[in-house]
Amino acid sequence: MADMTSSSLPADQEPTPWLSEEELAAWKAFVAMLLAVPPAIDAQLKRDAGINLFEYTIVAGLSEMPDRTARMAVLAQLAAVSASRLSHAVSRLERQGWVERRTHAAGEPRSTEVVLTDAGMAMVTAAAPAHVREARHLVFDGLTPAQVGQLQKLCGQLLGTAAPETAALLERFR
Amino acid sequence: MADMTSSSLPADQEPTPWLSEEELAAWKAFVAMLLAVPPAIDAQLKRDAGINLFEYTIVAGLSEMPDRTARMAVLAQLAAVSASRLSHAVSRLERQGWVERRTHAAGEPRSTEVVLTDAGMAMVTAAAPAHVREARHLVFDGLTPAQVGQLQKLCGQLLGTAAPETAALLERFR
DNA sequence: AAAGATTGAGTTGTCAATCTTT
DNA sequence: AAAGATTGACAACTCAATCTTT
Repeated sequence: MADMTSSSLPADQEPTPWLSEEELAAWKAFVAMLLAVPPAIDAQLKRDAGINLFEYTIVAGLSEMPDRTARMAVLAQLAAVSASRLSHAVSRLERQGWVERRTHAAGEPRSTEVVLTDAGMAMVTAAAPAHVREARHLVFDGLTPAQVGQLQKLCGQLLGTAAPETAALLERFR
Repeated sequence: MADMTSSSLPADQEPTPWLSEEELAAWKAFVAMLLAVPPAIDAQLKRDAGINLFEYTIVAGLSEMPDRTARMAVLAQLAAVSASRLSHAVSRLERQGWVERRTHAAGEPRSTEVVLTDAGMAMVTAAAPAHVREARHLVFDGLTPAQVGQLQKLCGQLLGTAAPETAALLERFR
């Protein structure tokens, strides 16, 4: 793997700190997990509810908000995605009649608000049980309670670097 | 979130076992991490080396193989992806001159073998340092050695469900 | 017919440019 | 000009259908 263990003095700006054997093994497992798990979750949701994990996260997030409403920026932080990716996804959900955009909403003139429709609420409610079953199957059935705690802590820390605002949000509403 | 905590007796086939509070918190953090981290890794690799994480995994995997060669099926298991996704990616890498396909190879007549070219080897070698730095930044800098162990174990178990062959492969070559 | 792999069409994501409001 | 959000072009992924070899 262009040997990520030994240090053969690369002609680099920083003398790169290579990965230890433990770190390399963890990295390989982590990357494989990143490649394998999302498609598995997506496949279940797509099959059973016609949406992907990201879209589910949006509507599920909205379902927990006061008035089932949130600003685009808040949703983007909740899901830890770019504004662009969110905008495209919301357009899709809007086409299905599951959410509605409200521009120039009172109080926050510059922003766009997104509202979960009744149809959208019905969709999440219907989708939730099978989604939870998949979450159990893919993750929780194989973990001890202690490992569940480790998982949360680890993911929280990774988010602290990759998406600090999201990490803070999750921390706050826990 | 279509309340994933309480059980309001859904009219479902199985009486769905809902998530506990701890599980729900872990799930939210996990999903946010799945949405946030891959784009961060992809962005670095794309910027610095012109490939994404999946493609990097392929060429890095090949660089560790005898003769820098592996069958499509083996690569698909290593990276935990579908044959289709792999085939498309290999086509892209082939267009760049980083790998070559060898059909009807000796010994394994039915399969296709993929070989990492010298240019491909040079590309991984050049890309590795910055990639390792990103791995450190996004993951290892924030974790204790014990947490690194937890991460490996956890990912291994998730792979055991989502991609059993991959889990076995990683276990074997550890 | 089964295993190994590829293809093409449709969908989703990314990146950079743009638009609007303050 | 900065914040909030959208757009369009391009790249990557998914799913189902297909092809080839045994």
